[in-house]
Amino acid sequence: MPELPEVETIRRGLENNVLFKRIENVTVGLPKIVRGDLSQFQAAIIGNQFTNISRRAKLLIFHLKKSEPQYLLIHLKMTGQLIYPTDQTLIAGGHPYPDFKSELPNKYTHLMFHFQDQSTLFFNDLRQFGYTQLATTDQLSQLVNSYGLEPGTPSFTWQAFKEKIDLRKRPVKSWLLDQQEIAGLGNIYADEVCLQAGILPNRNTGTLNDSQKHALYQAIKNIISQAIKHRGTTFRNYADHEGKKGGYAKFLQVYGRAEEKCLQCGSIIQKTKVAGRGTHYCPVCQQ
DNA sequence: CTTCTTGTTACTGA
DNA sequence: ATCAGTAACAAGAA
Repeated sequence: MPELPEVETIRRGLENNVLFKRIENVTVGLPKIVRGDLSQFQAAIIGNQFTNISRRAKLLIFHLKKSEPQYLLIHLKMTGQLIYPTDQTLIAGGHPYPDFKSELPNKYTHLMFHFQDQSTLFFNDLRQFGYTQLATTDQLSQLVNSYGLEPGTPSFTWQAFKEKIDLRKRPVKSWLLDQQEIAGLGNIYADEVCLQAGILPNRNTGTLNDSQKHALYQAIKNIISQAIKHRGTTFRNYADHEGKKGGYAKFLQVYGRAEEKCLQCGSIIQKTKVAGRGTHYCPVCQQ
């Protein structure tokens, strides 16, 4: 599922490919994937251009040349993909988009942006939870401000982290997954962060000492930067803008490894439910 | 057939 | 106010 590193990988890929191309047309195959008025959406997009792509948490922000609305937001939720084929032979050769048919468009393609140079950006979503939405400058700033600390930015300091975590008393994993606390972590990286920090996911944040809090802070920084470096994790159906899988899956230490041996101590990795999510942990390395 | 998968929001109840 | 739990969304894998 696309979490921060996967969304960032897509952002970087698209940034190098779709900016400043006139959008000749947009095809909406599944209207509910467009939030708000459909004809207003089409009117705002057709003839427009993307001038920049930014990201906040797992939300992609496409900056439009014509304003207002100035922005197009895209959230991929659990199974959304944004694919911009750059090498036709990749598709002709049946490149396996994870869990999907290799043809584009396919049955999961719900939105297409057709550019002036005949290229197309495909928005696929198996489970149809993803969405796109226009936003004005005011709406965007309101949304951006509602998110928590953004790992990988200069504002993600130990001091800011400590100030936030000190205010809360709740299970660590639940806190990590809360987008208003830390922006961008999802189920996979939350488990990985807890292992690297040596903290049990169901530990209450109120029981952690400063050293343990700092271990969490450092683990978030390490894991997010490593995962971005390896272009994200493909566990099921994540694919980047070219339809390629992420390379971080082979570095996962606990997620998806229930009943297997801990890579550090050899204990059996346990699986339970924390914050309503499947949660993996090492009973020895984590306390 | 059942259960599990998960990002986010809405809702309920403690 | 804070937070836990659950349902909802939807489709597929096991």
